[in-house]
Amino acid sequence: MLEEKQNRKKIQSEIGPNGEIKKVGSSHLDQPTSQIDLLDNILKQITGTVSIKSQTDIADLKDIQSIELSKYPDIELSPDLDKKISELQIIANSIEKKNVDIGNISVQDLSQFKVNYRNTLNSSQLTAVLITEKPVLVIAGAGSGKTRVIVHRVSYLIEKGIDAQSILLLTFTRKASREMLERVETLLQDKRVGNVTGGTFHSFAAFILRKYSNMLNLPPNFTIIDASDSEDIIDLIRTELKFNTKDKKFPRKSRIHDIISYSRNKNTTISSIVHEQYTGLIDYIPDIELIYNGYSKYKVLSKILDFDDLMEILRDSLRDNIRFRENLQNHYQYVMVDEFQDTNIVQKEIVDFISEKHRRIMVVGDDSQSIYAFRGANYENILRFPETYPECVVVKIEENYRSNQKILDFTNCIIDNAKIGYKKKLFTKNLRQSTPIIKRAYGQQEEAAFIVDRIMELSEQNIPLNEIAVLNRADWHNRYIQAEMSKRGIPYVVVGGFRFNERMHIKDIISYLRITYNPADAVAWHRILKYIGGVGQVTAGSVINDFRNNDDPFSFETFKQRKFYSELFMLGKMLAQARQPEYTLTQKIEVIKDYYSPILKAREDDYFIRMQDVEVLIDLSKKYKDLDKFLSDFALDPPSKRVADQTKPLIDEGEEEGKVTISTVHSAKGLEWYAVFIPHALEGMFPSNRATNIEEMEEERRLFYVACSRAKEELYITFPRNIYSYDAFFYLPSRFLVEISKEKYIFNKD
DNA sequence: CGGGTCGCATTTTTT
DNA sequence: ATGCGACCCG
Repeated sequence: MLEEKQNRKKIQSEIGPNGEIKKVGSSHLDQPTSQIDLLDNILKQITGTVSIKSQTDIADLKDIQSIELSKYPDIELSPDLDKKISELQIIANSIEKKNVDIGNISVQDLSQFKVNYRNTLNSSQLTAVLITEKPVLVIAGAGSGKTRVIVHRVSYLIEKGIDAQSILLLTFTRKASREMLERVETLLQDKRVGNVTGGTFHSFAAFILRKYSNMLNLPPNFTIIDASDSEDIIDLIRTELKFNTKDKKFPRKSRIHDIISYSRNKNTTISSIVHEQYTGLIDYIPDIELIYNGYSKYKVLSKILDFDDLMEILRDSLRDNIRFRENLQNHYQYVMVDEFQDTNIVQKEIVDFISEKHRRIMVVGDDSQSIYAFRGANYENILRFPETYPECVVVKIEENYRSNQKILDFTNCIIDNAKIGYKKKLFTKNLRQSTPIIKRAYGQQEEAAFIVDRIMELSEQNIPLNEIAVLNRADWHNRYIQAEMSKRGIPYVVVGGFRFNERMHIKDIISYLRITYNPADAVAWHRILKYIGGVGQVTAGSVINDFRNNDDPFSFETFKQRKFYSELFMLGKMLAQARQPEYTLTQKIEVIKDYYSPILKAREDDYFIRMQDVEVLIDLSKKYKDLDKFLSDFALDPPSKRVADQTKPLIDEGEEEGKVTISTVHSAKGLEWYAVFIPHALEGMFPSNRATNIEEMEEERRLFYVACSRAKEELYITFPRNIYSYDAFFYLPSRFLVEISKEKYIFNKD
């Protein structure tokens, strides 16, 4: 027993903290069988079932395809799901027949246009661009030039004489919309492009709700909170309701937030979400509902909106307020939605309400790339588009301009195994050859080493580093790779995961700023009042309560007798100063910085590095004139790049020149690279072991498809022989690899 | 009431 | 290995 424990420890220490590579000579699996027996015992302790013996035949497997699928965990398939899937399949098939004859479309003589649409677009792309007066559904396979379609369509509309102000372009990230509109501008060389409204659903909603706050009875100075702010409120309410006593099974704030948010995104009740997805928490439904109730009230009192409010309030207002609805309908007569497969029901309704009248709506998407179900996205929106708009035209664009044929053969194979969706067969005229490579490495270090070796080789072949990406299923999968890259001095940027605006000190500064804009913002108050000695959650609550009933929010007269009064007074003074309307945004932040830096210095030993982040924030703020715009942008579309390593302050966006991208697959959506590496292709990692039912597993498949289809010329999928985590042991190659016929790739063993 | 310490459960993806 | 929540002391 003792021996066992020691052994286990040895294995774990090899993994090392913070992904630092520890040189522990050899991996555990080259040990004699006795060790395997030992591991077997450990495994039984950890997982109860898995036997490492079965791994020994994996260890010398000749090819991946020879692994029997029966070795893989079973996937739940309920009759309900089965029914739903076949129903959707019928819809998908029926749409297949809806073909378009471009000859029937009446088009103005294209020769008088500046842009030569006929020559720059293939025929299906051209169709998608030219049909402007009725609903259009564009099914756009990966790399088929959907951005190109949108860009040309916007350009065509403007050239046709449509008022640019009546064009609304909703995209998935603001970066995408910015890039598209910039491309239109380059293409058309016309200033009117600047009048197009473009952005994400959330930023559009924030803009509209503020603009129409009067008509909609909203506080004009509402502030927007992010998910972690929401969790803080939930925590507060939970404590207030005394739900946090002892009960070990009571869900955590993040879980509660997930459930609430998910139910709102799916437009359904908390109860049904818990019954479907969190059956272990059924007993807590009333409690969660109570917390949600308190949470909603708290937000109203604080004049704050969370991400889901932005969507819900916009949708509800469009539904219930006729004047408002007509306003928007008449303003935005040409609506375009990108990545439609990742919209949720609420967003779909928003789009429908706006375009209900003129029905000049175009949506673009690819059901095979729907990867946001976890936040309520519903690929049915795209499948069912023709139900909502029976008169619509369906255009499929299938010629791929991104990847070479070998990669396409491979990715087509992944998606052929999918259970539902529009049929597509991507093809390309690019005949360059480079078969995807699947590499098994010994351990995680070796896997990382293989990847970095290849990256260096590519670099020697003059492939720029920014044409290379490593795409991970989960953010923490990149630890070894980051370590290896740092070790060899290869520059990289990390996208996704922990972000700039989630850094504690940045959130602090933003909180002060939020208060100057919306003094009722209690979440922000809570955050910063904590820094006053002797003030905790309770006192903070009473301070907030007090000034809510007070004319002068920053005087705190009531607390004159308390020990902490002088500090509170200083805070109030600072805020009053930062609030002065004649100060520019940057000046405001400077005032806050002067107040805040001693606090930070006292609290954190890496004070200096953190202060550099604050300087970055100041720099960022210089581009903004209005505080509200800055705050909204910051909450909704924060600088996405993460720090390369913790010792350096954040690098602003747009500086990824000459750097390898390390990203989550989700954040890689819509992007492409010359060479793409996908590590950790082990069953349980990718696909994630969280995927237990068929819908979740299908989403993993699409995610894998998205990852692989980012590659233009070279695709590498790697996995180590095995990985331990705190509760599981992973050793089977990803099932998605087993499903691919072996002539589509080259398999390299370690 | 606030602040510090200890033990236990925990690791998907993001606007 | 880490972070969150419970518990206890000043």
